[in-house]
Amino acid sequence: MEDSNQIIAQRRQKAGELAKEGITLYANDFKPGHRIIDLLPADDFDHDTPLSAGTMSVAGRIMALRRFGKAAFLHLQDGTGRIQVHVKRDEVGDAAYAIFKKLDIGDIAAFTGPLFRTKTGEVTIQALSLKLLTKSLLPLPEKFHGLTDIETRYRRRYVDLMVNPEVRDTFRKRVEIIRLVRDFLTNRGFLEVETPMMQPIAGGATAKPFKTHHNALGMDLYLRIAPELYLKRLLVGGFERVFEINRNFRNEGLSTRHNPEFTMLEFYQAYATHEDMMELTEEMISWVAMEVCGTMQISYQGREVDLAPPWRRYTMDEALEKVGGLSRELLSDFAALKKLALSKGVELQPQAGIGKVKTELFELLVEERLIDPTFITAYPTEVSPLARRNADNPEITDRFELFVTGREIANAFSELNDPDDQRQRLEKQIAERGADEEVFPELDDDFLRALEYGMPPAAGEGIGIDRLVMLLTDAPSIRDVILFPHLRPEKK
RNA sequence: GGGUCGUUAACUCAGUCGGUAGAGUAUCUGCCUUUUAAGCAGAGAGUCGUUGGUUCGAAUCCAACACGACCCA
Repeated sequence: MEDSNQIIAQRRQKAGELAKEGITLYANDFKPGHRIIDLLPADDFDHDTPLSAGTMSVAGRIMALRRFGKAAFLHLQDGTGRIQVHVKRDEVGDAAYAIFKKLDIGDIAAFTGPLFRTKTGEVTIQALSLKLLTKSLLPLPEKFHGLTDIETRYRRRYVDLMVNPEVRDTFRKRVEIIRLVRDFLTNRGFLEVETPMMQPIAGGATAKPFKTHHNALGMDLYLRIAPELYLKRLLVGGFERVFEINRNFRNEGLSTRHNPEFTMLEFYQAYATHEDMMELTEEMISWVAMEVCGTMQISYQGREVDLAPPWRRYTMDEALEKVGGLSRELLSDFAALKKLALSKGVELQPQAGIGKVKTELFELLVEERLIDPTFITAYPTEVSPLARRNADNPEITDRFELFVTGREIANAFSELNDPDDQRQRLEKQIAERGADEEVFPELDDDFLRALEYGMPPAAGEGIGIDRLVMLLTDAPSIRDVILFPHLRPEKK
């Protein structure tokens, strides 16, 4: 379809003419001597700093072009920035100018020459020579509105990155955030490890897995829904502080907050409790925000969010009471709670207990109203199959979830390390699921065996990296922080 | 899975009551050696998402489908 387009035909024709004249369309024998950012003054409005003397050489993509017959201005963009180049026939010579006339917006080219300031003060390279490095055959989006069509931006992320600087910024920040998290944990003695992405049993969370098959072994495997059970095996093995930043895969619906593959940080610390994890989380996220955003008071989608610790802490009951507006009496009245949940349209399995009902009501009434960071603690044991029971009240666990801007960012708990309790709770969970599940949940016997060897008391936490990046880059959709979000195939 | 909205030139968008398609940018030609959404003059560029239906006639009305966005589960 695109081959028949006039603009593309013209570009191919120009490329053909250049090739016929002996110009290499895809040369790879030029090494730029300078990065564009290093040629520009630190402050755009500083018109007094002397410019570096001598001949500069840069390479990049032509993003804008204004021709005047025997001269032209263009903007060249490399990985560091954008600089104006002035090309004059009298300076580059007739032969080079003839080649230059066949260059287009989108071409990658090299220019060498000294710096000067135009009469409006813009630092500009006066080209003395130029070289085509890569001919571009497809036109770039319009200069003023750019590329805004969301579908095209995701499908052709390379064009999005080329023309939308704020998109480049977001993904640079993403890399920075991950690096900072890694540094933070490494500096506290955590060991970064890699555990299986393909697992014989998809454990460690409640989610539908992707299924795949190993031909040589003749066995089905699942893409992991969580690394949790493997990281805990490492605690058993004696690594007392471990973390992993890697992909999880969940075979469920897509939304502005869900991509089938997403990046998860999980970390585990021996001899720590969920209380320690709360402190660590406050420290880590507020520090990362400070490093990346320069402040702990950030704005997300028009709402002010204060990330400065300490953060609010509510038990689930407190949150239901203070934020959800439920009375204390109601919270201990299972029948009434259940009736309320059903009246709100919550679907409950027959075996759902009070803990499950409270959790459903929490998601419905409280979650989206937690804008500033809030730890919700004392999760019911019923919905926390891997968490340690509270010493004073076995119906709740030593667990918290962290909510910011109405979204779950982290989930952590003191780990259950009693192998018999763990076995019972997993068996119960499996018994309650099952029938309607596409993938029948299985008991991970090896994990339980590991616990029988003895896992040190520990706390662990998972943080959704994509959601953290969304928060710190003010991105409304998870697709804005994943370079190549999942889309259906493009129709021919 | 359900609902709502969208899909028109390479890009960003108009298109009235149903009468065979418009603008800006980009491209091409000419002029133009400090412009920056350069300017002036001219030109070319379209399977109106797809397939059916209604109609003398469909970008426009109807249906199904595809892809996307948002909301809900």
